[in-house]
Amino acid sequence: MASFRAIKEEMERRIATRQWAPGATIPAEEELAREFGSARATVNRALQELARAGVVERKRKAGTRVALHPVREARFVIPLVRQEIEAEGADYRYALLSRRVEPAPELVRARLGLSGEFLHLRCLHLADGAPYQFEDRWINPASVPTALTESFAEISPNEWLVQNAPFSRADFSFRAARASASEAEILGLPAGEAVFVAERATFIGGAPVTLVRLVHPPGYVLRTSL
Amino acid sequence: MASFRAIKEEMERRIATRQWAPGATIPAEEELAREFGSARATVNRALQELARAGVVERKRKAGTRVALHPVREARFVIPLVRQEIEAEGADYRYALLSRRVEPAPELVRARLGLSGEFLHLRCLHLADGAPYQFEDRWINPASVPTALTESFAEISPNEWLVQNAPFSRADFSFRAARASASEAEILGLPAGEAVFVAERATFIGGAPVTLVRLVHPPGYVLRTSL
DNA sequence: GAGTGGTCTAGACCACTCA
DNA sequence: GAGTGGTCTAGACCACTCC
Repeated sequence: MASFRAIKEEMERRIATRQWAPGATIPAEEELAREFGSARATVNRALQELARAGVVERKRKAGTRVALHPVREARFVIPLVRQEIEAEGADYRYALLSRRVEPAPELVRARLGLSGEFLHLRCLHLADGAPYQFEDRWINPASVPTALTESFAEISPNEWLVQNAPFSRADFSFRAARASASEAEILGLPAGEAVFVAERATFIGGAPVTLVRLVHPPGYVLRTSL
Repeated sequence: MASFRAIKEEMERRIATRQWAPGATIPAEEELAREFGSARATVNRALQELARAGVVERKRKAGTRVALHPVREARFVIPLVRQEIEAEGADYRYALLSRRVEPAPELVRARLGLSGEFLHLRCLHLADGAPYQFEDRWINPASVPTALTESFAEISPNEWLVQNAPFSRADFSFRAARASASEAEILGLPAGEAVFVAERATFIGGAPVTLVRLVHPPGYVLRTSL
C-alpha cells in the first residue's frame, strides 16, 4: 500500500536526483500505478499536486513531463491594516473620508465585470498619527446587502468585510505610481511622489464582492519569504 | 450527475447568499452526497478545494464550517523575466551592462550577512526593444564558484542561476521608489520617475547565494490571484 | 483512431477528535 | 464509543490532443 504522499515524495526524489531529468516524459499513470502497487487514482493525485506546484507539466495524450523551469511560488499574508500597524508597535487610527452610493465608474466596471450602483467608501488608516494607507473601495450591494446599513464610522470596511463577506476568488495587483493630486493631499505628500498601489478584487461564486485600491506613501515595503 | 466543479460552485453560492452563514457548520459529506446525487468522494473533492482556498475549515468529527476569517494567504509565481515577456507576445532581448568582481557594499552586507568579494552584474532586459527590467545582482562566489567562469554575455544571470544554483530559502520585498539618476538613464526615464522595485535574496543551507534588485519602469504590474 | 490524463462511482477502512 | 473527514481501490467513461 502506498499513500499518495509517499508516492509524491518518491517522485520528487526521482526528479531531484535527475533520475527523471528536466524536460523528460515520465511513465504514464497506469504504469506508475503498477510499479507502486497502487490504484491509478492515487498516482493521479500525487501527480496533480506536483503539477499544481509547477514541478511537472501534464497534457492529455502527450503525457507528463518534468518542468524545465520549476516555477517557484511565494506566499504572502494578506494582513488587516490594523494588525500590520499594531505589529510594528504603532498606534492605529482609522478615519472615514466619504461614503456614497453611486454608479460604478468605468474602471470598476472593467475590473469587476459589473455595472450599476455600488457603495463607495474612501478612508484613511494612520500609524502613530501619520497617514499609512489610503483605501478607496467599491462594494457590490447585490453580494453584500447588509453593507448598505453599516455606517463604517467606527469600523473600517476592511475589518467589517472580513467578518461579513466571504469570498472564493481574489485577484491582486501591485504597482508603483505617482500620487494623484487628491491622493497626495490625503497622504500629506508632494504631488507626483512615488506611491505603492495594491489593488484587490474579490468574488464569491463568480459574483463580484468588492474592489479596493490601497495607496501607501514611500517607505512602505511588502515583504514575503519562501 | 454533478461534477465536483458544479458542486463547488453551488456551495460557493450558498455561502455567498448566507444560506450557509459564516461560522455555521454545514451538512456532512454523506448527506451532501445524497442531496447532490453524487458519490461522497466528489463532494469531498469540492470541499477540499474550498478548504484549501480558506473558504471553509474542516475538522474530523467536528465537521465543516464556513470560515469566519476567509483567506489569509495568497500565492504568486516567480517567473523568469524572459517567460514573463514572451508570455505577453513581446520580443525578448538581454544586454549585459557590466560584470565585475568587487567588495560588497554595505547594503549587500546588510542583506546577506556576509562581506568580501562578490560577482557584481548589471544587466537590462528588454521587451520589443524597450527597457523592461534593470537587474543589479550580487553573486556569492563561495556558494556558486562556477559563476566566476561564466561571461553572462549571452545568458542572463537569472536563467543561468535557475539552472545552476538551487536555493532553499528566499526573501522578497517589493516597494515603490523614485528612480535614481543612473536607473533613470538606463531605463530611459525622467529622473525621479516612480519605479517598481523588487528585491530578492536567496540562500542555500544558510549560506547566501545571491542578492538581486530588479527595477521596472512605470506600467509594470505584479499580478497574482487566489 | 488511439493514448493519456480528468473525473466519477460505490464501497471500504482508517484516523482523528469530540463527548 | 461514535461521528466525520481522509484516503484508497477497482473499474468505468469521458475529453482532449497527437498522429
